[in-house]
Amino acid sequence: MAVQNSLDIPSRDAVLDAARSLIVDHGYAGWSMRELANKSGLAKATIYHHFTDKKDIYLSVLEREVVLVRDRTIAAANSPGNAVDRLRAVIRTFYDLQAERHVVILSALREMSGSEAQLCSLLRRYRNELLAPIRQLLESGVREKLFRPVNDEMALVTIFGIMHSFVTHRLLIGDAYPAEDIVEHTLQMLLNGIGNHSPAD
Amino acid sequence: MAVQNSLDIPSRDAVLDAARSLIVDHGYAGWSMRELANKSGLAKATIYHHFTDKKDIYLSVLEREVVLVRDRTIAAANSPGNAVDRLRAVIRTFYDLQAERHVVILSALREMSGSEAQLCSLLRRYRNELLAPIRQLLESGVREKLFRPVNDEMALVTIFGIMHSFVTHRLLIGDAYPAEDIVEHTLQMLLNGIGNHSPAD
Amino acid sequence: MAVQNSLDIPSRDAVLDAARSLIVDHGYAGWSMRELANKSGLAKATIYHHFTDKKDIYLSVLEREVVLVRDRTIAAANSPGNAVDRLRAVIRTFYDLQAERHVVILSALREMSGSEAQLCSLLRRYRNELLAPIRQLLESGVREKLFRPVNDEMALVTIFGIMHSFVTHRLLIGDAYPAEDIVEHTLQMLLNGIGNHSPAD
Amino acid sequence: MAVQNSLDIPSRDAVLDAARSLIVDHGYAGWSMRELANKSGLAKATIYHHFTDKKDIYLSVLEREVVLVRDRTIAAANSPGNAVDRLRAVIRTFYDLQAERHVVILSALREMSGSEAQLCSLLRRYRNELLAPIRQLLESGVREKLFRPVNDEMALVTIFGIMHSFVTHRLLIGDAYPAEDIVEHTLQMLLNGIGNHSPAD
DNA sequence: CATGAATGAGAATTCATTCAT
DNA sequence: CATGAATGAATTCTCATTCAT
Repeated sequence: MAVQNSLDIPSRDAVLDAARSLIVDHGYAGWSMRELANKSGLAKATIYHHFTDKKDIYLSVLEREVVLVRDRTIAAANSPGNAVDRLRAVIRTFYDLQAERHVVILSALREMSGSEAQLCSLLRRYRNELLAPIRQLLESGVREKLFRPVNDEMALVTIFGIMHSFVTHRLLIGDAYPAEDIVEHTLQMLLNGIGNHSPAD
Repeated sequence: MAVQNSLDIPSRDAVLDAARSLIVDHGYAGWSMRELANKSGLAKATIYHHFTDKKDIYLSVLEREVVLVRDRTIAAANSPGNAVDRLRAVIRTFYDLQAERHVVILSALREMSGSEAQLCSLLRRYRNELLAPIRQLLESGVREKLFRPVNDEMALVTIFGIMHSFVTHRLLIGDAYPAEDIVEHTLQMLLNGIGNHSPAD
Repeated sequence: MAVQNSLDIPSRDAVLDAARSLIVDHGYAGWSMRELANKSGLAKATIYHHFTDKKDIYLSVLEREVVLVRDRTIAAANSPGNAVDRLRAVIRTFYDLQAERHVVILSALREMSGSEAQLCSLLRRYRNELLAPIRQLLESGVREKLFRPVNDEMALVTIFGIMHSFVTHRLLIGDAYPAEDIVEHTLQMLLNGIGNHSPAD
Repeated sequence: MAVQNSLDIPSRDAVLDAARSLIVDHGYAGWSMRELANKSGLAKATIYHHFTDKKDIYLSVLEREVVLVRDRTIAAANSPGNAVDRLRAVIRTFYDLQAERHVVILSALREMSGSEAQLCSLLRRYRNELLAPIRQLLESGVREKLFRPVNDEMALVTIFGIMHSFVTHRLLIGDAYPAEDIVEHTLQMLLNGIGNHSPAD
């Protein structure tokens, strides 16, 4: 039963890892502290040494996710290349994060139905922290004349929506297409939409 | 005492109505049969007279939603006007459905973690039944030279993603914009994307 | 590491004691976990800390009984005296066990209708573990010319049947006769039957 | 005595047949009115037209059994042949009844733990009604010098015990021996016991 | 006679959480 | 830090029974 301890508060992280996996699969209410104890390898009582209650665990998992998604998105938005290249990198990052089943945040929105102030503020922070780098990306794209000048909030919603939808679609359909193709398709949809922009005839 | 409506099974529908509202707010695991009994006005035992178990209720709610969304989408896709008008009608329909009734199907995907065959097949059916009218809409739009010829599956994913995202955004932000504006914005994003289509200079 | 000492868990034993008493009075289905909690002095949830479910409790009770009956039967079968004396001791032991503790195993047979593999194997083990000492007793009785050579399996069935019947009879009639008389009567029936063995005239 | 029932009420008999089968398999508490409704082909509410409650059904089943066992035992005890032949016929009857899984009465004894007056009086009646023909059989056997003069109550207990035990043994072991052999063995044990009756040496 | 609908009480089991060690 | 033991409240679901039709 000897668990190999790594560095850095290993028990706490083991709990968060196990909890993330449970939240990904079952949301907030769909898993129990017993399952978390089994999955994390710790006793239930031990978990309460590291977290005050179940909600604390939930929010801690989301918190970690926010930081991760934000950091990787910022990195992608600042990668080399022109605005389209960087947008592609952002989409790829987002797709990969979802594919690794990391991102849980958006689906958390419905579950606590607005009544949970902490969750709401976390989600708002998430949105704002992601808005900044993407806004910069959009602005520089406009300067490079690659993007039209659009309301950046609306654009963000669009980007997220398309990206999220392609990932959800993948969950339902499976890996029918390679990641590169999906990323490229997402990018094209995002850039051109479905309208016919050729000179009217 | 409620007047018994002899045409349908009023109790069954009362349960489904109450359950839909609970599922919208809390997903699958986040509500109890006790709450459902209170909300529906029936005794717990009576609910089990009409449904075999909680999962049966859940799937029955989703089933009803599928039918509703499909029918209203088909109606919108067949409304008068050109392809852009009809696309706008579809978006408006979808937006209204979400706003009024909080269509719940897509968020169901994650919750039961793919292990539930019945849920998966329901979702697949939902997708397929919606794909048909929208595919027709896209095809006629291409014939009318309003849309580019695009892969209809990808376009569907895009449309759903954008629509869904704007609705989710509304949940987070509130009714900052009137429905017409959001619908119009969704439509524009969908038609034109964010790219700059003006002649390069 | 917790020390696994089954004698050292008082709560577990309290549950088993209470459960035995309930099983004696009501069989398997005729008592509830609430009653068991009341009788054992523990909370329902605590019982589930020690046993996985109701069936686990049931089988654990039977298991303990098997061990007890086996050990006391072996002791009686090895008591001093000739084979008849030892047979009398076995009968007395069995009678006392039933009178004191209402041994429950045989009546368990019907209740789970053969569909319960664990119960069946437990009952088979019970039979086999008791068969051994009684077979030895019978064999030594034959050597002492006190018993006829009989099929030991049939004899065991006979012995058990008579003993069990006298005890059941006692439940119905009450303590009309002292234990010694019943034991002696059982013994005589077992030795001589009801046939007339005197020289025919 | 109102003799209104018992003939040609098919629903009532369907319930009793289904109930007997459930009682044989699960005792009193181990089956539900829902199962009984399914098994009998009637709706739950309909069952309550024929019986006042579950206990009424239970006692009615036992009542029918008492009559059946009594009648067939009396017939066997009055069959042609000498006392040993008739005893053999009684044993065979009892064995066959058990093998057909008809007899439920003895196992009912423990289940209601003496607190049920109606059940107790039923069981007492059962005993008494069976005691009479067997007592006559024993007395005639003594007159024929085939049986020793023994206390008939004790003999009855012995007979029942041995018979019951062989049947229980069959449930546990299966049909290892043909019925004739078991009946003969039971008879021999009952007549001669296991003692050595040859002239002492 | 027969039944679908209904229900309060109670079944087994699990919940998140606490606490002594 | 860690955990086995413990628990009140809640979970899903079933019980025997009633009643209007």
